[in-house]
Amino acid sequence: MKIALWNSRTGRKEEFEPLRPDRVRMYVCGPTVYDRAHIGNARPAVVFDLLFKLLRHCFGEAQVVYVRNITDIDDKINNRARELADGSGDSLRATIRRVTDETIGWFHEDMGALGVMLPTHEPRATDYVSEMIEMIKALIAAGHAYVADGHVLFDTPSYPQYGSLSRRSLKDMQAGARVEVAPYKANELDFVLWKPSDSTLPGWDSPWGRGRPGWHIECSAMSLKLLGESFDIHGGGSDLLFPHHENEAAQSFCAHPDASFARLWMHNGMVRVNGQKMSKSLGNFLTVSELLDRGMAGETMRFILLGTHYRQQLDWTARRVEEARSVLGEWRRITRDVAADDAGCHRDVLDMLADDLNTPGAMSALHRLAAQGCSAELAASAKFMGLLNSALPDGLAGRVSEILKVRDQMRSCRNFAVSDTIRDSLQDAGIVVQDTAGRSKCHFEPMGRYDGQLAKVEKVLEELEVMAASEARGG
RNA sequence: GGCGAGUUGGCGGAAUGGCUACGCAACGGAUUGCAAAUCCGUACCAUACCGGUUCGAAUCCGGUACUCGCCUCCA
Repeated sequence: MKIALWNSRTGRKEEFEPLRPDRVRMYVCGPTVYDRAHIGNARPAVVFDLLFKLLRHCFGEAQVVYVRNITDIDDKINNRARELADGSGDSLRATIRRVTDETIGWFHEDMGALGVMLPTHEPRATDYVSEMIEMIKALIAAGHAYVADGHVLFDTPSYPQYGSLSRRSLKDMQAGARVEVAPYKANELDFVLWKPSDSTLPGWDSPWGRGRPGWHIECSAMSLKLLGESFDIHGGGSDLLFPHHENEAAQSFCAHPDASFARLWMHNGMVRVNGQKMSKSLGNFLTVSELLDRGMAGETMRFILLGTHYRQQLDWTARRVEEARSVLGEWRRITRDVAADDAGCHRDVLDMLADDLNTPGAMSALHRLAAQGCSAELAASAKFMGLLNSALPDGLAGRVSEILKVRDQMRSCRNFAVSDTIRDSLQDAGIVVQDTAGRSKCHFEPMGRYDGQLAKVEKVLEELEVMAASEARGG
């Protein structure tokens, strides 16, 4: 099956063909770990997770290498750790490690709730500092970088193609520059490869003194080590195109002039809230964790994120949440009696995904399967897209069926007051009961965290037992 | 100011020249102990605007308006 992907480097949709037929290599910029991931951070994770799944399907699971890095060297992390370290008595170094480890744990938890698989490799920048130093040395030796005032800077004029990835000219960028240029820069667009650390900040020994790497070189070094000089796909949010990806590409091309670095660049659009980009600095963000706490299922978020084409901006609204919930509830009802593994992903869904991840089109195909009553295909295809996957607490299904048995008895002796109460209580626990001709059926509504669901169900069961006991005594 | 993306019914959102998908929401009826689901029906009579090419345009070309993103840390 052929996959077409939009290449933001060329501005065209291109047929995807890996550089090596036996190996598909993809690098995506991952989180900077200092805080909870918001729904905007989740978008690339979900989008490229779906691409990962599609590539694995097309090229074989073992052939696809997906690297999503973890940026754990960053001044935002240092600042956050400093706030926490003050007064705690811990060293800054220990606090940084604690913050980054904890945030990585949160990230995995939240992405897991969204049905995001772990990538093949998840390198931490702190484990690749020596590779970064090597690359910086090579760039200096090749005349693409210079040392100034304890910093090492990339010399943008030494790379005439600078700007070609984001397709903008140096002149335009200079005209629009809004930021004060550091005095040690020879040219205003030059960017930091290495910067000095004072004794309080984390630092590594280098030929230029104790310091830490700039953000852009982290990705260049990690992709080089894990994927090689040339690889197939580089992804990330559209806000990273400039300067992050432009700089990354410049460094890597200059360090390895004979290689192609990333052939295909993919950028997802931004998530907006009330017409504004969701971002930490604007403070208008919704974290995945917070939404889970409020009872929103991870798959509901995933559904919304995939409901708009990845290159488009996406508006996060209450209305879309309602729609997602309603559709997923419906699909759960339709697929409640089928095993998803019986069928593969439907061809129509795959065709849509293979066309530059046309997820809205794929959703339509899912709706068509639902309308045609192809429940097994719907279950399998939805599962392929990472939907209808939520695991239920152990023992829940058994207890629910016990309750429904009692409820059916109540209904058959027309004790509707009790049977309606049971239905309401179950609904409250995320279990939707529907009465068909003979007996009732139920499906599980997607919920945020399932904590407490089992407890609620057990409470219903308990109340029924108490009631039965008192009736037995009374009778 | 530069660069880029976009504007399709109440909402979301496909479709790159051939009767404008699909979903959500709404309304009426059947059905139901009540709900839900299902079935039947209704309505919203949608391609930002102006011009061009064409037998035929949401789609191609030119222009206008508006929205958003990037140019600064950002997914």
